[in-house]
Amino acid sequence: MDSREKKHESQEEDLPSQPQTPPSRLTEVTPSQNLLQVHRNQEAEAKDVVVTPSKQRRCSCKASRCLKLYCECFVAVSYCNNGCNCLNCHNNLAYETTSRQEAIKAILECNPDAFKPKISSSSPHGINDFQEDVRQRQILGKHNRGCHCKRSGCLRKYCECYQANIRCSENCRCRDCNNFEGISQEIMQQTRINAAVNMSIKRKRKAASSHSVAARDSSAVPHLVQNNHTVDYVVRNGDTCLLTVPNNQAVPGSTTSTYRSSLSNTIQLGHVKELCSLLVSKSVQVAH
DNA sequence: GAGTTTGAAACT
DNA sequence: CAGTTTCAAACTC
Ligand SMILES: [Zn+2]
Ligand SMILES: [Zn+2]
Ligand SMILES: [Zn+2]
Ligand SMILES: [Zn+2]
Ligand SMILES: [Zn+2]
Ligand SMILES: [Zn+2]
Repeated sequence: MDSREKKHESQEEDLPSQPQTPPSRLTEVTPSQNLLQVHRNQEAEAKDVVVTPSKQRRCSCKASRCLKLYCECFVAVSYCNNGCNCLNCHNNLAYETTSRQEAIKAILECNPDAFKPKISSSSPHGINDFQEDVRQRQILGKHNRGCHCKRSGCLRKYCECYQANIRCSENCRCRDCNNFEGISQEIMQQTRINAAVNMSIKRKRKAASSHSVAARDSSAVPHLVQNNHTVDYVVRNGDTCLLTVPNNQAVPGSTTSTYRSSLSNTIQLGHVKELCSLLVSKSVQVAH
């Protein structure tokens, strides 16, 4: 049991306010002298010292050293930051020359597109009024590599398409996909569908485990809407909604805490009926 | 917070 | 390419 690397939470080494802070873009830092084999991140603050100025990533890697594509920060080509909870992180300036660059190089060798964004916004050709209008509705774009979901129905954040708030495309090879075009993706609808999916999954799992091996493969996830048909599942009054909502959509009344707060958002039967009819009418329109 | 589920990434 | 393992996030309780 070598005391090789543990996390030193107690020791907090405040960055001694680097005297050199080039106001320019990337900060070129001299080979850091502090060879402290830190395992907690205390690199760049929220200041402008990060590699990629985009939004702050938050990883919690434990075994990858934040040097594989598992790491959200690394895959975004940005250093880990104070918000990360990673362990034994090498995705920072201190390891830039020692291991980070090599890792990047190796990965690029296998897949030159590894660090390219996986979501391409849908405006390849000159977008004009039409497409632009559609685009304003957000939600369009393609997952370049597609998802391969099997049990999530592509309606949970396990699915990268759903997570990115886009519909599945032909690049995807998902099974029992419910993240298809034809339904307006307003929050309420997605929310409602999610509730149904969640409960459906729950029930099927319970039944499957409690009984036997049967009822496993075929359909843990129901097909929710068939073009101009009604919905074939039931949301009872009082059923709880788990409110999984794709990114960049605001959830009214949901806080970032735990989903316990979301649990209070119960679906009311009246609303459901309303939404169902709305849903059907819209799907008919689109089916045209 | 601990434990489970999920699918991308990595590996064979 | 397919099957398996590893991994970290999403999710559940
Ligand atoms: Zn990481
Ligand atoms: Zn990180
Ligand atoms: Zn890290
Ligand atoms: Zn999917
Ligand atoms: Zn997909
Ligand atoms: Zn799908």
